[in-house]
Order: sequence, then structure tokens, then C-alpha cells
Amino acid sequence: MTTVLRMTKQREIILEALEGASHPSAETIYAEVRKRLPHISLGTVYRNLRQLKETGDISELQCSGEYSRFDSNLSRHYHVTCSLCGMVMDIDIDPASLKEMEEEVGKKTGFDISSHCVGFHGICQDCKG
Amino acid sequence: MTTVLRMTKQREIILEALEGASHPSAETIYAEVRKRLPHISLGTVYRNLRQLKETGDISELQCSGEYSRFDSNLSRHYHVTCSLCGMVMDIDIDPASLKEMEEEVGKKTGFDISSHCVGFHGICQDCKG
DNA sequence: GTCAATGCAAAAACTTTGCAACATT
DNA sequence: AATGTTGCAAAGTTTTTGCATTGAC
Repeated sequence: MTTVLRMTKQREIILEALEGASHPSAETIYAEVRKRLPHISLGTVYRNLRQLKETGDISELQCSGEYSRFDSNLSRHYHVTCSLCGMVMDIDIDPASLKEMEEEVGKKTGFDISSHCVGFHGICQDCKG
Repeated sequence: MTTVLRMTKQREIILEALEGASHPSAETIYAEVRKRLPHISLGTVYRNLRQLKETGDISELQCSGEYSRFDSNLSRHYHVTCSLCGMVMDIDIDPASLKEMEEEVGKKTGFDISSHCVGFHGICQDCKG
């Protein structure tokens, strides 16, 4: 019995916030959504993010710092995070060699590899100045 | 003015716990150290782990799950984490292609890349059975 | 003796959850 | 009408911190 998600005002606006921002954190989404729904609760934001992640409508970044960041871009791609300001930028690199590595790792360790996460860290152009 | 770390009984035993365990979490280290120092506090464990990390005596894993895990092996290497039992295993893969990627990422994004993190996730042999 | 380190407890930071009221289907 | 969803507040988890006391040098 699959549970059907209902399209509530809250969910709708959370999704719009996801699409309008770059890799926002839950807190950032909360702040954004509150401009249009002042009474929404942080709990609702977290619940929705988890559900949308489970249904595969959004993804959660890994290797991007201390707390969760979310992404409405579902294609396989990687990220750089600025160690100073926390800014996250998409990287256009070919996942092929990582895919190869997955296979190699599976063979070497006996694990059934289901995913990998890669993240780069450094200082962004703005923070260099 | 560099602060000199003092070798306390606590620090010594924490380091031994680090070396005797495989990628332990703070909580695991706490449990282990408490066998020999029953009155040590969790705060002391966290403080020491942070200090040892800062002095470069140990490293903190990334991409290894929800909470921090530590490593007394300082050489550059990567990890697989079991999604079921949380077990972490070292992987013997060549970091060369990742190093190349770092350069490519720097060029493409304008970031000064200082590090990258890579982690693989899957099901370990024990959990498959 | 000096000052880093400890134990303890309180708090911070992020996230989850219980529950009655409410809204979508 | 049925049940998924919300707001609120309380609580859970992991990690940090303030402070008086202790201990390494």
C-alpha cells in the first residue's frame, strides 16, 4: 500500500523554494517559505524534505558541510563547497571514472556498492578577494 | 604563541583507543576509554578529538554517515561504509585520478581547491548473509 | 606556581516526533 | 468521510562550552 502524497500549499511552496535557490539548507528553505506562509513550522519543512527525498523528487547533498543541503536537480553531478562562505556550486565533470571506481571497490572489498559521494572543498572566487 | 599540549592520562588512552579500533565514533571511543578511566567525560573525549585533529595527529572521516568517525591512519586513503551496520573499511585505490579531478575542478569553477572527499556506500559481506 | 586539561552539567545546533486540529482527496 | 498533513512544542542526537577544580610541566 503506497501512500499518496497530497499537494498541500506548504509542499508546493517548499518545492518552489527548492527550485529558486541554489542548494539551500532546511533553514534557508524555511526562511524563504515563511515569506509566503508566515505560520509554517520548521517541522513541516523537515518532514516535507524527507518525504520528497524518499519519493525521489529532490536529493540531499553529501560532503557539503556540517548540515544538510538539498537539490532539485536530480541528474548525477558533483559539487564544490566554499570553506569560508559555504557556497555550493555544481561541477560539470564526467561521472564515468567514478563509476569505474565503484566497480573496482566492490571487487576489492566484497561490498555491494550502491552509491558513492564526492565533494570538493576550497575557497570560492568571491572569498579570495 | 603556540599552546603546548600536555600528555594527560586521558589523552594517552584516547589515542590508544583510536589505534585499537577501526574508524571509531566519539561515542565508541568514549565507551572504550571508560573501561580504563570510568570517570572520563564525553566532553573530554570530544575536546581531545578536536585538538588531535587540529594538530594533525588524527583525521576525521567524511562521507561516512550521520556522525563523525576518526582515524589514526593519516595516509591518504578512502573508505566504504556499510549502510546497514555502519562498518567502515579502508579501500586501496589510487588517489591519482582524484588529484587530476581536483585540478580540473579548480580550473572550471575558479575555486582554490584544498581538498576532496570521496566515500562509497553499500552492503558489507556480513550483512549480505 | 602557571596555565592547560578535566569533570560535570548546561546549552547549542540540527533534526525528529507526538498529538490534536485541519485540509486534501 | 477518510486519512494525509499541519503547527506547535517537546524531545532526540551529536557536539560544544562555561566554570571551578585538578594536574602536567
